[in-house]
Amino acid sequence: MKKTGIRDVAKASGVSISTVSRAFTRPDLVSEKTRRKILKTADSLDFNISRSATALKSGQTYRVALLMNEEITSWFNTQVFAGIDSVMHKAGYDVDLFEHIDTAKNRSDFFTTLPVRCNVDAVFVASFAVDPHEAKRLRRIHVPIVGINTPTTANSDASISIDDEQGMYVATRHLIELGRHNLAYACSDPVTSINSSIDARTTGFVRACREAATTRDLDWRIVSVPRGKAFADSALEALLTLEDFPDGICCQIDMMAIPLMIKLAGRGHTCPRDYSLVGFDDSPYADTVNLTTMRQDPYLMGMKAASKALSLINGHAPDHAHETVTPELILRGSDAPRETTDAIQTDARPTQANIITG
Amino acid sequence: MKKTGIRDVAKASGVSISTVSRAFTRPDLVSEKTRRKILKTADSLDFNISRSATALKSGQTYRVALLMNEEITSWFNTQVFAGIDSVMHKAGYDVDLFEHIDTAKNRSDFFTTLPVRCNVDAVFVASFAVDPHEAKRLRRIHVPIVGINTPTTANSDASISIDDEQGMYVATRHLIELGRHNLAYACSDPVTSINSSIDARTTGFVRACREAATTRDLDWRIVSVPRGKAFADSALEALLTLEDFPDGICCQIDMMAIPLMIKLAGRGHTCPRDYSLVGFDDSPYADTVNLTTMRQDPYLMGMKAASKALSLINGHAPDHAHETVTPELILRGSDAPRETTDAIQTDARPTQANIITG
DNA sequence: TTGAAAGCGCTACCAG
DNA sequence: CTGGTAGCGCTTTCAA
Repeated sequence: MKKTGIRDVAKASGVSISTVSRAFTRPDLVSEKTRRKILKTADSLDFNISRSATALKSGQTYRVALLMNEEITSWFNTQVFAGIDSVMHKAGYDVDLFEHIDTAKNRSDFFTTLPVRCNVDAVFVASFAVDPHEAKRLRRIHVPIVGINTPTTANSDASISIDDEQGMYVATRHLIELGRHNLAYACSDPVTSINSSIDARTTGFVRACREAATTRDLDWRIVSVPRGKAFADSALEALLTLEDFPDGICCQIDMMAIPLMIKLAGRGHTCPRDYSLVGFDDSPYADTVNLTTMRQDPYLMGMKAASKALSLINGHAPDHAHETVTPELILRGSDAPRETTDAIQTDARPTQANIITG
Repeated sequence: MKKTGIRDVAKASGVSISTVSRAFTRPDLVSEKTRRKILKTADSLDFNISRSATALKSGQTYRVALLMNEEITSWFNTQVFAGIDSVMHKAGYDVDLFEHIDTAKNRSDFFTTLPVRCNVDAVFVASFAVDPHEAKRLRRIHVPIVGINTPTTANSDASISIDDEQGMYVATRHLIELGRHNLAYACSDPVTSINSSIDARTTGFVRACREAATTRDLDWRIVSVPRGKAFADSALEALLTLEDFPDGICCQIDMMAIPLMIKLAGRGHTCPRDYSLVGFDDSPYADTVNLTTMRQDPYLMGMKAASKALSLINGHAPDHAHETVTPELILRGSDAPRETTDAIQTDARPTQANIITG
């Protein structure tokens, strides 16, 4: 059984294929009556315009690539993807995912093979640096590059990035202003091959500490642990090993802060009673555990990146090609001034519920 | 500046376009030498085969659709998507996401518009029931349908589902065997328009309770709360409202269990001292909070669903068209026999870490 | 407002 | 092993 094609519809509605085509893509050029008949016939024949043919004819691919370090399943990457997809999908584009452009091998595979060339209308790069040589290679395929949290603005046509350095600076300042004077920064070892934007957070921490240390007593240290499933446990042990347990901890990401908060409590260090804790991301469960954190909105960043890409594809320069957003300090319950010793309050709200008893 | 096409490459390497084409797609049909020259030329010209043209020619679309209730950003949906994408992407397919096929409106928009018809080679349906009428409509477009956690097997050509009913039955039995006799099941109100597979878990809980209640004293109840951001808080309040606080709580999902565990502790109910708790999913932080839970692996389910789809697309029936997987009880620390009153132990492992002091 | 026809870039059949 | 060529389904210009 052959699939219905545009000419079947044309025949069945007694018009030419040009008219059928127009009925779908330029409704205004077809008389109301004809158009209605065509649409009805098409529907009953289960016909739809072929995207491949349209794409081929148009010279566009209606496809974009999203390059990510690590997996899509991390909170940040999922949000970015969902944000991009929400606008690109609506605009008629598919988004092709390329994960793990992080190891030297995958990276070189990708950039020498360049599977995307001639097959995408734009490429998004999330959370890592494209090196100039790679950028040039990408650029040669005449496709706009838009960066999301790329460490530099240099190798893309547009970008949107969170100010990681400043964000962690603010978080650290917050702890310092609370009177904390023995700080630790818990983070994962940087991936040397990738220059992830997240590493700028360390710089922010260090800057705040150095600055404060000039005018008052301040101890601080960086606790950097190997990546991997047990990274939070590693940090936990490392912190417990310190001769003086810190009275303030900044975490590179909430996924570090949350396990730390929970497990430190099990080891006798309760926050904010014994120390103040601040995270970064405002990712899932940050509110549940009442974590004070720097909020960023990667979904929105994805959407904005997609808009920029769309502009670029259509030949206009985007309004703000390179945009920086500032994360916001969300004050919850994991931080407290030096004196306070309150336990964390979980916020309880009124509720409605069905109770079914057996 | 015109884009390089297959004929530029043909000309530049002194062969015909057929040969160029074959060099890419049927390397074995081209002499080693010729092929190498072509590939080199193509590379230097930044040429690549056009997927749109290939698709058009082949009659396939090299695109599949993934229909989801709710957002892709939930843990389950992300995992499924990532699993599907990992195999489909490798096989040369794009996956198109259609989120929120859950409200009556979105649903009818989708199924009357059917934006996918003629434009995908397969459709995946995740976590909700396609009704027979919709299935027929989908089927008419001659595209295999593969279900993931669909409540029934009837409206798909292949499927892979977790046994939600049995899973929750096992979880509940576990609590009963521990000697718990006052059980609560915490869940979200079902979405009436959607018949999500997750609702079968309730049935499993009820079955275990009814069964046990015939031979011994057992109180049980279902605490069902409205969906939405505050669902765990609603459940919390509802539980605290009960005249006798339960000594065993089953949660529909870990995202219910985890906040409950944390917030109940803040309200004086510590698990497993005061009650036993079991979740469902083994999603992020379940291990961190030491939650006993039923594990499922949606990433793997996605991969398997994708393999089935690939078989179907290529005309072979998949090995097991309809597959059911059984979730696995992961014993951690949130459950205990009636007597025990130990506090939760977080597991601490040895570690290596760099300590950098400022 | 509609129709005829060229051609997007590729693949596959058929010849050589 | 290689080349010529028809045609996949659509859009678009040009004519009517």
